[in-house]
Amino acid sequence: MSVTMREVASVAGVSIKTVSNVINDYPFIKPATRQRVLDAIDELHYQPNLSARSLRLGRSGVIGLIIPDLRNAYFAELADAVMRAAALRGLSVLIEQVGGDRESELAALRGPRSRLLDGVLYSVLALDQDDVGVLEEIDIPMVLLGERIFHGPTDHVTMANVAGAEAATSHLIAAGRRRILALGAHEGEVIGSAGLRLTGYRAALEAAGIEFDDRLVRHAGTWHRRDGAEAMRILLDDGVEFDGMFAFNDALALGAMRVLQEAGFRIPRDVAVIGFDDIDETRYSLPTLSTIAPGKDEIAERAIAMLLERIDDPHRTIAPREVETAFKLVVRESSSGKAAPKIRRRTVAGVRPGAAAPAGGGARWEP
Amino acid sequence: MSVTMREVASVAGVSIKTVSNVINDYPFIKPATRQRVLDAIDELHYQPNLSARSLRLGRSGVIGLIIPDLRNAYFAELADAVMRAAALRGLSVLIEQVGGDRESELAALRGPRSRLLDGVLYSVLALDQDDVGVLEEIDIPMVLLGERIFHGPTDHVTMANVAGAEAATSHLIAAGRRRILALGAHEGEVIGSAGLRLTGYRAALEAAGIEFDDRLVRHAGTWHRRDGAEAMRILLDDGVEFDGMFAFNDALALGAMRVLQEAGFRIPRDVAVIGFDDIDETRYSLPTLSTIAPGKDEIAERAIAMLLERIDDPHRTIAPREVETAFKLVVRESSSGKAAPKIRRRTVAGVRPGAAAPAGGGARWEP
DNA sequence: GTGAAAGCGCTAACAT
DNA sequence: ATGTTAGCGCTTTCAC
Repeated sequence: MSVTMREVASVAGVSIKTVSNVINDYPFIKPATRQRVLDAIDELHYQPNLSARSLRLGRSGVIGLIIPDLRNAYFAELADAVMRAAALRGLSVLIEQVGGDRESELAALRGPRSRLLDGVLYSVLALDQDDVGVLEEIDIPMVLLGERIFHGPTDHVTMANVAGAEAATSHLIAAGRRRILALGAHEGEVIGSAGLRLTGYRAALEAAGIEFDDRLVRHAGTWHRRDGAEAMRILLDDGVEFDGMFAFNDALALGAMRVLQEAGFRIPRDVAVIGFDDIDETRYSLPTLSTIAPGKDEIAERAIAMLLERIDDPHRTIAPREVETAFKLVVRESSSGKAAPKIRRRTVAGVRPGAAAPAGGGARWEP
Repeated sequence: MSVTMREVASVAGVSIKTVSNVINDYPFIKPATRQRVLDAIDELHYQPNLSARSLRLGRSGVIGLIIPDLRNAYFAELADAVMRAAALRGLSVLIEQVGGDRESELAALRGPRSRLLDGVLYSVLALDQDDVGVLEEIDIPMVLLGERIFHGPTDHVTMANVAGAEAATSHLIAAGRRRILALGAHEGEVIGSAGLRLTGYRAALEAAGIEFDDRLVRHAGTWHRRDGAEAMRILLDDGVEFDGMFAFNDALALGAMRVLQEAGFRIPRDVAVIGFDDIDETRYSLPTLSTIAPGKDEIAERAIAMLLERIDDPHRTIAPREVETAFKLVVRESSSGKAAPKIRRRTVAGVRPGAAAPAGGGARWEP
């Protein structure tokens, strides 16, 4: 069935060791011998059996990436970045989708599958700080991603959530907005993307001397488009006034924008909007969406580099490291002075950063 | 370093074979013995070494998925569907991104990596019908996806491109459109998504007695949002009139719609639009995008099932099979009579399916 | 420079 | 119902 080194050796008239040497670029082989081996490999279409090699070496060249859901553009783009960074180092990536529930995440971590993997990049979503103990039991090289667990037993790469959220909110404030929604909060969460981004939001308000109004904080359990749309529908029913929106991710922003526009609001004239993640779609939505770019490539790059260091450190001597990658504020139409095409810009007179919200200047349903 | 069966056996006071039996659910073990083994496994955090098992069994439980690009929502959603279908059967999926160029696709197929995989799902993009010979040399169980290669040496799952494209075009015609763009064509391609969808487009025109106008066929090398946007910019510069658009995938449609709306066209009033793929975003764009849903879940399900049959057929006795999955026409705002929110609908009087295009009824830039 | 042989951790005959 | 053992295909000492 499958060609082995033994057959290659016999065809080339050498020993199995020589074949192995050729394959592994061992330098001291007579060119003629090497050529004979290469010819035999070609002739037989020989391909090394990676299971055998990996059994022998204790390395498979495969790392795992545990993420909640590929249909979520952020994770698809993250996976893409991870695979590119891995490919540069000759690694393959086995993706495990876990759908964001505890049981699946635990199963993925402990599952026998991981015994084929040299290491794991684990984008934590369901576990949290209290589960650090669970992670300690996992004795495979691992790097954590995301913002659910800090100071865990291993390396952690995260984006600058608080600072990014603060920048996003400040940007809206600088554009004269005062009643700014925070969309995507999670009840009672402190750590975690939602908690941290809310913290950044509050910090920006405080810095600008704007009073926090909890009616402007809207919850959304998951962060898909439909959740943003739904939250916005409820919000509009509530009749709360607002003139800006910081959505905790781009999908929420896009879903909410959709409902907002359906209801007759103009973006950015009536409501300035900014998201978080910088997914590709934000460049082509109508209007294009301002956002915080978390540096996915840098996250992937750093995470892979650190994971490799751990893999190369069999005695586990490396102490846990925390890395926070740089973010960029990306201003697009949804929040810029320049109004979206076909929508005439209305200058909001007399509004300066730090000034009180103009009475009645907020968003209203205009049927 | 890593715990082996031998250690478990010694702790449990049994032989290594018994441990293996327990792990593999061999039925005839004394409950007490089984429990002792399970306790030992727990205590030592034993996890079977999959490389060893896979070397022994000749099976790894891992299949490969070769796709061009995860950032492309269609492929991300396909990958998601494949991973779900695979998980149901206890398989893991190793994704290999190949970026759509020949060399990478060939490398991925021939690469030593594939010697770890039980089989491969290969979404063909760069190779074509002339490369069938190459595929014959690959002796790993394989199922082809996509529409670049038909009647290859192995199974093939494809969507109903021609029929789907014809349904999409007919739908626009039924809505009274006569000058319908075909966006995303590839120069001279006959087979391949672009070629097949163009064929369907032409068939629909012909069935409705509408003359084919090659100025309405617009090329786009790749099918990302930016390509749709760019093609539309060029098109608008050309001054060609049109009142409908069938984009060969959703991303092209969304990119083009964006430019169209920037230029002052109303969708669907001035231009009715339909895409292809039914990516999630089409449910939330403004307006929501009509499309052809190719049944990704069915594609994934069928492909995995066929791949497994091949894996279970070591003597390669299964003849190549061709499967075409069913599509669904999904009508949303971009092409329905009901105009997008806030845009008053203008009834196009006197237009019936099959009638000639009303003079001057086409799209124009309205500044 | 090349060959012979041991062994990575597991499963499956076969034996008991 | 459980133990013994060979061997999957590879790399790697250790000889020669």
